[in-house]
Amino acid sequence: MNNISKEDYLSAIYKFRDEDGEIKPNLIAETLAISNAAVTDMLRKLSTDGLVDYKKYKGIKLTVEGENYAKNMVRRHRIWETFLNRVLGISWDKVHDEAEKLEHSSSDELINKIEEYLDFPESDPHGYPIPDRKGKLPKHKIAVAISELTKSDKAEVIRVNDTNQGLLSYISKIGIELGKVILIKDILAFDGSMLLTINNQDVNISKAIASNIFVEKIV
Amino acid sequence: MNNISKEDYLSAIYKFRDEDGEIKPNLIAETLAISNAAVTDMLRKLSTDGLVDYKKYKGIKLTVEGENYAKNMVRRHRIWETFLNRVLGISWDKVHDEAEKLEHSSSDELINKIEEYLDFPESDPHGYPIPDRKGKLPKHKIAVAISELTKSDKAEVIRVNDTNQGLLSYISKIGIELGKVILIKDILAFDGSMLLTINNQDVNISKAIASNIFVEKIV
DNA sequence: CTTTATTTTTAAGCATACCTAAATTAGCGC
DNA sequence: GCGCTAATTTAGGTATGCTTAAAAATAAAG
Repeated sequence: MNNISKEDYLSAIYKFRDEDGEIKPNLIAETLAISNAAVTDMLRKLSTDGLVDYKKYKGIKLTVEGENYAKNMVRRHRIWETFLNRVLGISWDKVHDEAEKLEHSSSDELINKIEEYLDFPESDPHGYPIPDRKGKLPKHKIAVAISELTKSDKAEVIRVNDTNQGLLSYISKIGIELGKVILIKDILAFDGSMLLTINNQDVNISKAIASNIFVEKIV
Repeated sequence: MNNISKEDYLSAIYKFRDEDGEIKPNLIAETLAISNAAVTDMLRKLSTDGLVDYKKYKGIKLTVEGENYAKNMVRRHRIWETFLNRVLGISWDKVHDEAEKLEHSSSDELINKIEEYLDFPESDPHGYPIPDRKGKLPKHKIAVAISELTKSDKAEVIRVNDTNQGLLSYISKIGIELGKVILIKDILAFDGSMLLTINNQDVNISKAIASNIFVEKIV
């Protein structure tokens, strides 16, 4: 049985559901770049499979089984990303796309072997936590977007949004990587763009970029 | 575009064609465990794609493009097998199935990176040669099946048929691996089964098994 | 609270990759 | 070369996962 599509739906739901764990078909359709009608179709199937709670025109939620499945996909994805980056030296802006394909083609045993080889990593190259074999997520630091900071704040980069390759390669280019310390020198009221110091150099980033880089404030 | 099926057809044709490079639909169907009708269907598509030369009721051949594609699939497969075995320590009877899935989900760039990491291996864990980036196969020893040997022959194991997991794990169990030297002590006329010495121990193998283990005679 | 806009679902249809059953062609013994 | 058997192709059909267009339900605006 080929589950690639189903796995993509579950991952999308898991990733983009709100605080109550709910998501609207529309958002799934956008995320997967398919029609709303296709989403309705698949939701009925996933519901029959017991992976989502679905009632017409009502909010969509993962069942416990669905959430476990999705979390396992996230685990596979992040372990592959970590492997590709650490072992093969593939840059953090390229690992996402490769992992996206590999995650559908690997047995749990294989993922476990890779995890072991990597000595049980707790986060992927973008700073996202990796669920363990039982689905438990490691405790991780509380992340704040740079855009939430104020003038003179000092902070350490701990996570970067991994969904946009262009963003990632741009971020690398200006010298930002996990663990780096930044200082907010100024915020432009006009458009919210920010002037930071990093590596003793001043760089200017737009608000949109600032809201995709997450940090931990240093007191 | 999803090419998994097409890739499986090309690999099967490449692997099981005869000395003239030809293969019959029937054999493809058996190999892929599907109906003859499905094969006819797909052959027409592969022909339109310019990957096989196909005319109704005539022999089937890969085109140059089809052969290159197939050889690249073999390359992916064998590099993955080598990686799984050497790096992750997965036994040779399990690498085939994992590689079968991974080979459809990896870019050429990824395969090249793995190849580099493995320092350009020339053969996979079962002794099959790995095509290089240009499709060139490394020169390898001339392999003879054990079943072709005669009494008192001495030989080194250099290749083992990798398509049957049960066979591989059985072979391991009796102590056979690549590089091991065997001695033919006796051949039973009744059923062609053979008595070998390996690791200073005598083992008896059926003719069927003997014909799936390939060696190089030691003079 | 009613009208309008948006979201979601239904309906009908398409491509892929398979299936079974029937028809056709090829290959072989004699 | 004839007849039988096996291989191959055609015909018709199925499940999956999409599509667009229309209908139905919900959400938003005044």
